Amino acid sequence: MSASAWLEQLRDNGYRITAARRAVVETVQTATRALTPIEVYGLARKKDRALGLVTVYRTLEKLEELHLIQRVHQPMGCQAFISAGHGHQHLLLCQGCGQVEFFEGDDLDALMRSIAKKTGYQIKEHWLQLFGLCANCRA
Amino acid sequence: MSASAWLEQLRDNGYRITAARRAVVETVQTATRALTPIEVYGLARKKDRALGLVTVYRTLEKLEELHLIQRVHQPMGCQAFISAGHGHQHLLLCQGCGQVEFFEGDDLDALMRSIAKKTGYQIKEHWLQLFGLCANCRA
DNA sequence: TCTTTATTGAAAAACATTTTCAATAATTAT
DNA sequence: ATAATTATTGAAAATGTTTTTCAATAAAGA
Repeated sequence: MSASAWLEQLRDNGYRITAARRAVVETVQTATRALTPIEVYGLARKKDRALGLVTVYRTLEKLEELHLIQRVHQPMGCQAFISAGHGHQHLLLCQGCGQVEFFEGDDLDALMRSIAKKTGYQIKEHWLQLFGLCANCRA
Repeated sequence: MSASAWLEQLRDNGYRITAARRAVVETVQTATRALTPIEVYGLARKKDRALGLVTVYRTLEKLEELHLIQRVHQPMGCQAFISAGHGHQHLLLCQGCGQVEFFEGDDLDALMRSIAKKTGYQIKEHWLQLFGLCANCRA
């Protein structure tokens, strides 16, 4: 999808097209790595000198709302902790009560190998988190 | 593992056992949901009134280093963005250059169903991120 | 018990994010 | 085209989080 398609999406959802939004959209749309708000600010200001950081935050908010961008989670990025499971385990979180459960996920090895083959990556780590409702919160 | 086993681990790694650490360890070790530093602070202060928030940060740091706790990622918790892929896709990140790739991972459906059955959870969402080295950065 | 040295909490500093607000610019109606 | 309406803007202030600094304290070893 092109930058102008993103701008159309914004307009179609009742948002106005401005120089600031153009600069942010052009920056984020073409990026091949995840960018933080401050990085977007730094890059987008090359296109619109007057751009403010606040506008970057606000524009990213709207782009996420329209599913044009998505969050990327950094290993050290989230500050919430739970006592660790034994060995390599994955997390299952209840969206109702916050309860955390662990489960084994060694079924993933085959997937890893296939991805490695397809993409040429050497895969070092993986992360899997599931979200849902525990038996209690479903009732 | 018990709170005293965690304290032993700390001592065995050259750290001292203090009232502050005891309070933090007892709080985190028994938690069944992910806690932020401020939440730990609030709870642990019931056990040690004099506890400071800084010490909570420092203790969590050590517990993570010893793999006694692990991070839990919250949906809105990380501030880094990439233009979204089409449909439901997963991320593969290069630890060398930061490059992001997407891949399909519908092979997960079977795993989801099996986890749902085992745990009694109704699974709503899932998240998979892989980390590794891209073909370029391997060379 | 004494000595050494890691650990502490408070305060300050550094950073990141959100809110407020008057000025401005994009769209809509005329 | 132009005027009227109203979303959007950037700056500043406010808020919140995390890190650093430092002198006082307390844990562990002699």
